[in-house]
Amino acid sequence: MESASALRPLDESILRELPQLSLRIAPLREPVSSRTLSVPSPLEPNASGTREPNNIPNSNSNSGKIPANAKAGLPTVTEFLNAARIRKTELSADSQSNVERPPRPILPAFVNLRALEKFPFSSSFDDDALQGPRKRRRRDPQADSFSEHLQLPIPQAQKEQRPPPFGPFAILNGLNEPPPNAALLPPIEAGSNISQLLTKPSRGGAAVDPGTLVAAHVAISDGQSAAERRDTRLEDILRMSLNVDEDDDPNDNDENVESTNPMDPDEIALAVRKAEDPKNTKALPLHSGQDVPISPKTRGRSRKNVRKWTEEETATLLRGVVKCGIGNWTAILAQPELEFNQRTASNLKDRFRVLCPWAYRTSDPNEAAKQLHDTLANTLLKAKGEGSDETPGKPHLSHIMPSSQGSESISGAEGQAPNPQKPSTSSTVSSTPDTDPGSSSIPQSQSPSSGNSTPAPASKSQTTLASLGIPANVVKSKRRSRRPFTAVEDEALLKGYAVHGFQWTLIQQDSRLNLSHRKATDLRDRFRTKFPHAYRDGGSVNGKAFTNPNQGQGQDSAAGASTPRPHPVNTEQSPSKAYAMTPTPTPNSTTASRNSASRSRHAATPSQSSLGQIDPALLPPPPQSFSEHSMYLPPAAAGALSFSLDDGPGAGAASTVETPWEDNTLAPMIWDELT
DNA sequence: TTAGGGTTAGCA
DNA sequence: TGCTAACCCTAA
Repeated sequence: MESASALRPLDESILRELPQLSLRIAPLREPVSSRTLSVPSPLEPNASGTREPNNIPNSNSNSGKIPANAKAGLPTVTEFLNAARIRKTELSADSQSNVERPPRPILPAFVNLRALEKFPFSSSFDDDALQGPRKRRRRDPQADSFSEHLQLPIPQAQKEQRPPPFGPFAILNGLNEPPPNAALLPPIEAGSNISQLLTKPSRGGAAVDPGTLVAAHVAISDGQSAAERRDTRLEDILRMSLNVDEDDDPNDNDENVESTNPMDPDEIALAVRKAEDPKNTKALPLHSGQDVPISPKTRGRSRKNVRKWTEEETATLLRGVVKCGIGNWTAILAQPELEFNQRTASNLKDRFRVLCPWAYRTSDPNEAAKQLHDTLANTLLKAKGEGSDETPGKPHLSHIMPSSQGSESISGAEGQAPNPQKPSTSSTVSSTPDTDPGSSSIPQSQSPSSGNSTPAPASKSQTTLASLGIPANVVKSKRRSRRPFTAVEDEALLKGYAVHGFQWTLIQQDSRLNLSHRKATDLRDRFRTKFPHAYRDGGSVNGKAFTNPNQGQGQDSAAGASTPRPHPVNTEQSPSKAYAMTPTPTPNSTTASRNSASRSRHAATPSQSSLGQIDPALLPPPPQSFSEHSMYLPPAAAGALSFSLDDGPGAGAASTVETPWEDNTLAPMIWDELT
């Protein structure tokens, strides 16, 4: 109430300043971060780019309704908008385009000002809305094209044209402020297919309802021209390589959902990448008939370019391993004294794997080191032997086999090796039987290339190795062994994400998730890999950008709410399949219940059934995998989509709508009034 | 503590 | 050899 009274005078005062301020105060009533500027309101499809006065009436009932409410509650906004536009128009004919720009003060369609103002407590929303202008939070110059004309408060964190966040963040924002991004969800027409809406547009763009996502994204782009540009780009790309996608099974949205916003350059890149993906090409007639080069890298390379590893080079590699340790391939490459035939780190790795497969098999570091030494000794001896036999070999050998000094240097270098190895790993090794550097008695059979072959007996003295320039403490990279994520882990990760958002450490530490054996970064990486789009759209996680003040609670609910509970789905990618996140409660009832409320508040709120077109707006664009899940839901069921975690009969839309706002810290959006 | 990006393991 | 994903490093 207070805020309402406070607002009016404020707005009026602002209006009085209009002449001087021009449009600077436009955002007064736009609590939403800059994200809103770049994203169309789902409720007002035409919102961002061309919110012409005459458009408003044309918009659907929702879009029209909101302004109406706003006007009723706080006419100043509308008046201001009109005044601003008028003035702007009067000022310059040129400026008209500017006037039409998104920066225009926009009250998110989903925001019911009246409701907000009625709300007893001051929220962050209010703070943003009221204090924002006061604080002159317009320091961020990133307002692109229109920034030069309009000085709008734009959060620093906002990246231009950032795709709508999905998952926790969408909701997260909603907890403390109105959905930051109206375009979190495209407008949903009555009877529209929610699954389609929730599903990211296919690369072909066909999957997207022009009236929804595409239009929305186009609108959100800061400039129509930019959008068109990207659109053109996309079309080009699609024409080149993606057109076939349309031939894909319509039901097979797994891939399609991956690329979402056709307007998003990232998505374009992704589309390109996908187009080049051998997997895709298999299914693409486009490529099927062609002779092949699938990957760009592959394209430029021919079989004739294959560079076989010579003994010399192999020995050099081993020296590098000795010096830098197994696994530090780039470090080996970086060694000036080790010359390779234009090898890459990957090449070294692969070669070494062939040479010393055991190095990757054994779990015993000591054993690995031992075998490595044996192999090294054999290899070096062999190389030397060959070198002595073959004229050309000798010179190399001298290079390969360091002198005693060389060995010292090696040892020293090793000591300085970037990867300090566990003492245990560096075991001293057995040595090759024979011994002298000069002796090339090692049978060919012992050649390192026979990686599987048993290393030379332990009897080989260490002195031999030393004489060969092989330090006793060859170490294996401290790099942890790879542990592929299991379906269980993935599921836990998703749940953790739903609960904690991008707070990987929290996820990792959440005992209920049993992910403690992974590092936070591991989880992050996994999520990033598994849900690249989601990760991208999720925005900067940890809330630095999206997190609201009361992060804990906010994020929790946000996460739960926003994360459309992945429904069991068949994802094209195996891991995704495994996710099969059933609409079951999270492992921990605590979390589930805790999130339940928030989820119902936000996620469920959107339930189309009760809230009609508006609600979907709160449904964040699901991550691709989620989208996939959603695809299996009947449009009508979409409302329940996200809220599957809400176990219980009422999990559905209706019940969720009724969910109390008790712990809602956000300026409440009174949906009843919106509908 | 996370984001971003580089490196490396492992598979095809 | 290419590619993907797990792992790692480092700036913020």
